[in-house]
Formats: sequence, structure tokens, C-alpha cells
Amino acid sequence: MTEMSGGPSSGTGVPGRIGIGLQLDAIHMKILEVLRENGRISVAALAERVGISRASAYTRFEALRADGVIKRFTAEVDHVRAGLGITALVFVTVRQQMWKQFRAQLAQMPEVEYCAITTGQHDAMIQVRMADVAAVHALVTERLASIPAVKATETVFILDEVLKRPYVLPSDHRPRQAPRRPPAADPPPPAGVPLGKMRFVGAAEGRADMRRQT
Amino acid sequence: MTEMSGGPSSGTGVPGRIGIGLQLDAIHMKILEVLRENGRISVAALAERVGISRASAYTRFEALRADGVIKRFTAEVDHVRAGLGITALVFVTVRQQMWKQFRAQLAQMPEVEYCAITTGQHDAMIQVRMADVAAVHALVTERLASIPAVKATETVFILDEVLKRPYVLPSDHRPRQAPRRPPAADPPPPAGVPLGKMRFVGAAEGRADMRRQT
DNA sequence: GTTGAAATTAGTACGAA
DNA sequence: TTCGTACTAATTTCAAC
Repeated sequence: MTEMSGGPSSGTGVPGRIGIGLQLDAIHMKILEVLRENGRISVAALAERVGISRASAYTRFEALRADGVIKRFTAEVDHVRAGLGITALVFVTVRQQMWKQFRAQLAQMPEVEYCAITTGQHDAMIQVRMADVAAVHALVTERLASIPAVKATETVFILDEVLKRPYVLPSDHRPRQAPRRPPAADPPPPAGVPLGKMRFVGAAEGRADMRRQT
Repeated sequence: MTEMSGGPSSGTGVPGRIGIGLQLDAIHMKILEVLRENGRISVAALAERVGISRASAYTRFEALRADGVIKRFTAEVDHVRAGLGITALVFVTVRQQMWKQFRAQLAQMPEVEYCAITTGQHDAMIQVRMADVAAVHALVTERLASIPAVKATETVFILDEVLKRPYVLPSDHRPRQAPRRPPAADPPPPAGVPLGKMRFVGAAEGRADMRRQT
């Protein structure tokens, strides 16, 4: 129930939905905006805030839900208050061709809140919430390390979560500046770049001393 | 509204709540479990699923909300369907003593879904959702790089989000094995370890060739 | 903390624009 | 499609236990 479904943005291998589904208009977006801020708002109040009739709101609401644009409604819990005060990120190097096993094992680890496959130096990043630092250590060394598919891990701790937005929507983005043709410098990214690790270092800035703590 | 409040797990510098607030019992946890899976369930249905009366459910529900254990209710939106098909992680090195400015600038960037301050090689990790790869590139090179507080960035793309759990609770964790005293090997983590980067490499495994793509 | 009522609100169905 | 209304079912509130 917690595994995501379909497509390279969420799949476990299950092929994504073929049809294009709903074509979202401005009103759909407005509904999503309201709902991501207040997932428990009544459809009547939603209709009012969006500026449509109750009946239309019900129709659109149901369509968004049925079409999977809205995946679920959830309560955001303060994990510290709930007893899980430590959050860590574990970067995992996965043994080639053991991805399926890796995914299967992850599904068995309920303390993992998030897992994404990434480009770059590591293969995956997982986020875990635990009661204390020792529990993170135990999880990484005893449970993650014992998965044959896991070749290596690297753990960092989260000191502070600065922001967490319910869900980002295109309407949040500033109106994309007209696809300008850059005058000379700052060329757009090469089309065929292998989505690897991009690196930027402040202009004329040595890359020495790039390590510190907060 | 999207900034998190209070305490080293969520603050922008605002001191955290002093009081201990609610003492959560098993029923509170059960309520949280239900609510994170279905944030729109009625309190009446919630009461039934948890096995308490409606009135109690209302009381506890309100208490959890008022106390901040439940921070908000939100709709999980399929960002791909919503038009933001690309997700990237940007690891940021922040210039010392410019954290405040860094946070302020981040608050101005609605395309940032998540930002956490971390230990390890980098100082912060931010997650962004954009319409395409070029937009990520533009964001990183034009907007992030123009923040004086940002010394350097490193970007990786998310190829697949394997799992995303609404919220992990202690009840998800397997019953913690009694705080065993390890026989000899595998000592618990040194108490005073600076929460830095922990690294694990599979036993007797060279650390060569640790790079691949999925 | 529980039960059982009243008052309010939500969800549905329908015809009309 | 969307809207407006009326109808039914459910939820929330509030009382007493």
C-alpha cells in the first residue's frame, strides 16, 4: 500500500498508465492547491473557494481522485512528538542486477519513509526516522548491510528540516521566462547529457574547503 | 505557511514548544495510523476503527490537532500528472554564517518541496520538482547560484521514487530488541561521535568501482 | 469515557440553463 | 458541462449518564 505505482517517477516495475487521463485545467489546479493545504476541507467549502458550484466541485473532486491525480489524503504527523526524533539519509550503492531484491527488502522495512533511485555517486537515497541515533546505526549496520543487494552505504543525519511543502504544483512556479536564447554565456544544458551528477561551484571560487558543519 | 516551526527538527530559529504537551498513548498512535492513511476519514468512522466512542474520538482528534502532533492534512498529488515530471536533489554547500539568508531565499522558491540541513559533505539537501531537466538546470545555475549564501551545489536526478510512506510512526518499527549488550563485535556507536558521515562498506569488499547507474 | 438525542452539514439526484 | 435545488443520509455537537 505504500509502494508507489507505475511509471519512472513512481514504479516498482509495473508499467505506467497508458492513457493521458484527465486534462487538467486551471480549476483543477486550483482545487489541488486548496486540497494540498487543507486535505479535510469539505467539498462545499472547496467549491466556494474555487468559485464553482457544489455539484461541479463534487464531479471534479471525484475525477481527480479516480484518475489518480490525487493519490491519497494524509495527515502530516510531527514525528518528533510521535517519538521518532532522529531523521537520517542513507545513500546506498546497490549491486548491479539486484535491484529487484533491493526493492523487495525495502518494502519490508517500515521505518523507511522515503526511497528514491538517483543518478550520481550513489544509486539510491533512503530516509529513515528513528527514536535515536543508535537505532539508525543499528538499522544501517544490521539490517541494511545484511541485504546482499546493498554494496555500500553512507549515512548523514538531518539536523533541521527547513521546509516541507505539501506538494509542489506548476502554479507555484514563477511564470517561466519566455524560452530566451541566451546571448552568449550560460548555454542551456547539453541535450544528451546523461542525467548524471551536475556540479556547480561559485564563479572563480576554488573548490577547496568545501566541508563544514552547521 | 510552508516553513516548519520550532525545535531542531523543524525550526527556522523559533524556539520550540517548551511544554511536553500531550502524552501519547496507544490509542493516540492508532488514530495517527488511521489518519495518515486516510486523512479524510470522518471522526465517526475513525472512532469505530480505533475502537472508542465518537465523543472520545472528537476529543482526542482535537487534542492531537491543537497540540501540533498532527500538523496538517494534505492531499498527495501525482506531480507527474500535475505537470512536474522531473524531480532532482540539490546538495548545497552554504557559506558559513549566511544561513539566515539562505533560509530566507529558500522561502522565496516555491518550487522547492523539501529542504533539510544535514551533516556530512554538504550542508543542505533540497528537493525540487520541475517540468523538465532544463528547468532544473535553470533553477540551479540561475537562481540558486545567485544566492550569495550558496557556495556550491551538486545536483542528482531522481529516476524513480520507490516508496513514500505518509508518515512513519514508532508502531511501524519492529519491537525494539531488548537493549542487548553486544557480545563482542559490533559495538554501539561511540556516544560522542559528531553525527558526521557514517560509512559502511560490505565486509572485505574493496571500495573500488562504487559507481554505476541504474 | 460513554451513549443518545438534536442540529447541522455532507452527499446525491435531478431538471434546467 | 455546469448550475441550482430538493431530498436523503451521515456527521458533528451537545446534552445527560
